[in-house]
Amino acid sequence: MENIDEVKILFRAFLDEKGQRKTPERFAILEQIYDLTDHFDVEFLFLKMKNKNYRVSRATVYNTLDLLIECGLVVKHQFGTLTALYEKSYGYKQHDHLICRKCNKIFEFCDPRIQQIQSTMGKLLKFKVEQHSLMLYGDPEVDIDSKCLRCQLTIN
Amino acid sequence: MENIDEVKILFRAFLDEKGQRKTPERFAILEQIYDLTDHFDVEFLFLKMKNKNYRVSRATVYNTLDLLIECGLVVKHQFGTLTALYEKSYGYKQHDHLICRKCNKIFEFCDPRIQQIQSTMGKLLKFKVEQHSLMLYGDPEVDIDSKCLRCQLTIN
DNA sequence: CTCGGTGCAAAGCTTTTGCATCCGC
DNA sequence: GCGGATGCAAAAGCTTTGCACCGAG
Repeated sequence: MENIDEVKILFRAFLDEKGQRKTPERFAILEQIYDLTDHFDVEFLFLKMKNKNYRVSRATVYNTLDLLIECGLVVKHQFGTLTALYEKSYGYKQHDHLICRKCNKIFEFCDPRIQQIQSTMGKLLKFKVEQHSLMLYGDPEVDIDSKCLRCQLTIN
Repeated sequence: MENIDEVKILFRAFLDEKGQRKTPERFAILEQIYDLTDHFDVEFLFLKMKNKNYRVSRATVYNTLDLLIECGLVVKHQFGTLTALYEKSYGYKQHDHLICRKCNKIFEFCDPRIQQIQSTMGKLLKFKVEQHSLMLYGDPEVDIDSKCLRCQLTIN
């Protein structure tokens, strides 16, 4: 992660502004999140840090994630499963997700029309819309042997 | 609910086709869901039925909801909270949701551009997209006394 | 030194599962 | 009557909370 320092500076500024302490745990969590490239859940992050011999608790992970979400460095997703997934968001252009109903893989995409919908509906309903979440769910196209073109799994 | 009979016929046909039993509990749950006009969670539905002296268990509610979702009579939402919310979907045009970040009220809207995004991205990523979920999150416009124009709550 | 933040474990909530009983077919 | 569906309660899984201790300011 080349811009990890930039991200830490932003987090530091946010904590300052909120009168929150700048603890080593918070920066360690931020660092480990920005080391990941994919979506992750709390348990995954917690274990990743345990394995690296960080001394952190789940409680602190949850607490820090809330802070990171509040300052926009992380986004939280509920992809229809029980467990929430998180994702770093600095330096990443806003994107949405397509979820495969066969293998649950997640694909990312962008479409500028979402911004238009957002602004149209904001005006109509009298809201300042500042965030959105669009998920598409679908079945993959398959080849003649019923194998998914993307993950090679054979579909029923 | 004027079209409850229609809905029951659809459910019956679906159960037939799947070789599933047509138990009174399943139809009672369907009936109670279609009696509701708003989003609801499992506990709310379960208690509503308990209060009306139906003899149902949470397990059956969950099981039946899965069936109703599968046949398209109910949709499930995860609005970023722990608890899933459900909603009847027959005779309702497909719509999406705007969630107020101040009071958590949910507003519904439609925008045909979502269908276009769905079909564009389906083609691009080689998926048959058959479902989507779009949520907009925002703050309400307020009057000069900082009172929300919609729910009259005073916003910090 | 103070008091907010942390680790740990227990509690809380939603959802799932196991099992004996029931009843649709 | 058979086997799937149900009710109940216990278990499982994710998240939050309580409390004593620690360490940032």
